[in-house]
Amino acid sequence: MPESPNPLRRSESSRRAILDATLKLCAELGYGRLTVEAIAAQAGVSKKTIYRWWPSKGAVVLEAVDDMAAVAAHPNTGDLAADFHSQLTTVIDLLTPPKGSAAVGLIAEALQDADLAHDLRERLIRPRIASFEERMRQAQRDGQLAPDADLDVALGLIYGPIYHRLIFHLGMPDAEQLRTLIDHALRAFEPRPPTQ
Amino acid sequence: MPESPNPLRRSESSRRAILDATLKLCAELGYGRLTVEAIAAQAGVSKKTIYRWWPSKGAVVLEAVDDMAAVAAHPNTGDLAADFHSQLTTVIDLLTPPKGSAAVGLIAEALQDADLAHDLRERLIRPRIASFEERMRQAQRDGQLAPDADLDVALGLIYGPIYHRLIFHLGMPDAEQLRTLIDHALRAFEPRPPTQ
Amino acid sequence: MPESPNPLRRSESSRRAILDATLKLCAELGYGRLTVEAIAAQAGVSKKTIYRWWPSKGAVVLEAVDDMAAVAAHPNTGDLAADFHSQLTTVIDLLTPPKGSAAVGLIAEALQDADLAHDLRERLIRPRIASFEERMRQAQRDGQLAPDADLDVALGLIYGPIYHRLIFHLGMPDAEQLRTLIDHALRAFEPRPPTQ
Amino acid sequence: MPESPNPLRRSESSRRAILDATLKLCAELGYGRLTVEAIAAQAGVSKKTIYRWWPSKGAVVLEAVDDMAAVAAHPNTGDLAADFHSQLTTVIDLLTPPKGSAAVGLIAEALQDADLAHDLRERLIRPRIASFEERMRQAQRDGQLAPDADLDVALGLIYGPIYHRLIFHLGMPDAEQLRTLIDHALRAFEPRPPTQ
DNA sequence: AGCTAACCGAGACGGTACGTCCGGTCTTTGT
DNA sequence: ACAAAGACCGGACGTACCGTCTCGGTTAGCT
Repeated sequence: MPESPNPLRRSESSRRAILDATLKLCAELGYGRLTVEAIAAQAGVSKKTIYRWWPSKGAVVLEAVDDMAAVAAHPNTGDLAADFHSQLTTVIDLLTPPKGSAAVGLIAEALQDADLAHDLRERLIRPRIASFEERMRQAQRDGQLAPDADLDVALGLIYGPIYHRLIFHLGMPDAEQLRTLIDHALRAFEPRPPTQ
Repeated sequence: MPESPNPLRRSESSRRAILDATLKLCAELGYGRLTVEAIAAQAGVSKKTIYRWWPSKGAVVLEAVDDMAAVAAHPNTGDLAADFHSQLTTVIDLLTPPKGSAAVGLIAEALQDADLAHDLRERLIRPRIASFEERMRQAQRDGQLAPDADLDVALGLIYGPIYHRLIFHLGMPDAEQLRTLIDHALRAFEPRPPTQ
Repeated sequence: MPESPNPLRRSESSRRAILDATLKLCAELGYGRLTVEAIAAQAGVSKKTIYRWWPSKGAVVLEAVDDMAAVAAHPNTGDLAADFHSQLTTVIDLLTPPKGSAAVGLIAEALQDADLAHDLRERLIRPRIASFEERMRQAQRDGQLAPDADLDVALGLIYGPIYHRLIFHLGMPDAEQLRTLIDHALRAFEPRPPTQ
Repeated sequence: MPESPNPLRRSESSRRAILDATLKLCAELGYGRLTVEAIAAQAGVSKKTIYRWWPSKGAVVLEAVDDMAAVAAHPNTGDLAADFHSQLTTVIDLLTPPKGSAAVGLIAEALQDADLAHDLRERLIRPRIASFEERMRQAQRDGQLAPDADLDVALGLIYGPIYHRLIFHLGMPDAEQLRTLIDHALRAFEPRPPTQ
């Protein structure tokens, strides 16, 4: 997010007010009905100040969401399936209304806006993928996972089903279904005895 | 899609012109810059006529996409992995610009519009899921798949990774990566010798 | 005032509401604080509708003033000086607050906007000059004025002092001063006995 | 023009830069498109510095114009009509683009801003009226003018026509027309033999 | 000669209005 | 009688300036 004006002189209080107003209104109205005007009014800030620091509504929401959901590292209790279960439960919560309004709106917007998509990937997703991979490598060291498991593929198998259901409105899995999903996904990466 | 006016008196030529204009403009401008006004102008039709038969831009695009992409049954050559490879290649093409513009836009819009989401699922997705399940049951009969395989889970494992990559702009897999994805997904459903 | 959209389909009620709102707000706020937004809000009209038919705030005010002050022909009682006195009294009233707000604002704006200046001259001023000249020619026929009097010059001598005072805020003349002004101006055009 | 800050510490170089930038930009853009921001940028000065010393754009332009056009006394060659002709030629030049941009803009602004109007009258106009009256009294002493001529009326008759034409965009007089105007105006004040 | 108050540049800020775009509704007109 | 054409209200857009307000840094003039 390149900033032409001098970031040193930026008003932190305005920034906070904007991000807070954004999350509040997004929860109230939904991402689609959220407007830059409403954010400015709610935050007691001029529209110019928003446009000075962010290129679009999506960018503001991205920062607000990022700001809210600081990177929560994947838990590591030693039980890989249980750890994913709790991690995915958190993710599903973030994608479910009312809290999900911001994140889902962001995903929708990024599908249509390449710049926002770039920022979404680099600022929100990459760090979480890194956290995922770290946990997976730990599992490999623990012998719970094949040492040559392809982590890119694993990422898709574990998280993909959630987003597939989100996208086509097939309903989020309940705890039991989630367990089944994880079991199946991990099955593809079980350590195997050397095939003779 | 409830239609208040008498559908019998509907002008088929207007309908065709609208759907054709929609696809043309969507490819040219992208879904986001597509407007109802532009569709009306391009189709030589009054805006009123569009709003008479469709509730929103998304509904028009949905019908246009549905109209274009008739349900193609999953291929059945006897080689399950190869069949999915060709099927998924088609799906990826439909999600990749320029052709992907309409479908991806539709997905984005549906994330924010419950009515459109409903129609998208029921008109576009359900029949394709049915086709998927049919192919899977065939594979079960062929002994390539565990007879008790959970097809809902399988759907997520096979299609999920594609949409996960779409959503977070992680890049569509090439042919080789696609093969690896399918192999891993199917591995979870291999018929197993009865565990003693 | 060229109108691109089809004037036949124009809503007369909107036009009236806009012109009425313009005069009302201009009297209340003064021309300078009058805004297109406020006119639209007061008239219950979309800003687009204003911009569809007028190029600028000034053009709206011009039409409103023109609409209000239909051409009042110069009175003709037979007494030229008295007729001018009553005519100029009317003009001075139109240039004095609160009623004068619109006209003076218009004059100020036209000084900076060539297009508006053109319309102001052609639509408001020219017909009134014509009326002036008609009255003067009558006076010539009546022998109250030199038959070769230059009417352009007379126009400036009679009306100029008023606007000179307006422009430099020297105060409008009272009835007595006005009489003196007119007497002096007309003195330059008295019929003269052939100088021997 | 009340100045709260200490005028002794005022930076003369900033003042000069501001007035120079004002005249330059006013000629380039016209008074209407001139902005305080642009003046500040062009002068390499902070907006604050402008607002510290002047209450408005108009006040800056007034000072710039005043600064430029020092009061030139009415010429006195002995030929009253010729003297006015040369004086009015200068005035007309000051009211004609490009040079006229500042003065005309100032007049326009003052029509809407009472404070500016006050300053315009007192700083620019009054001294010039005084100069006019001085020349007129000289003419009275010379016997070219009725000794009881009303100089207020004379001022209006001589200068009014110019401003009347300016205001309604009737075109500035050429040299010949100007001569005619002056002749007619002065005719009202010719010394007359005592009417019997 | 050093201190300190002020003016200075820079420019971010809350605002207001701009003129445009498009959504969705309603009206007119011609066939 | 219908549907094209398109005017209409509404509301958000992103921009331009306004006039105010910190900031450090410099500078002038009084200790």
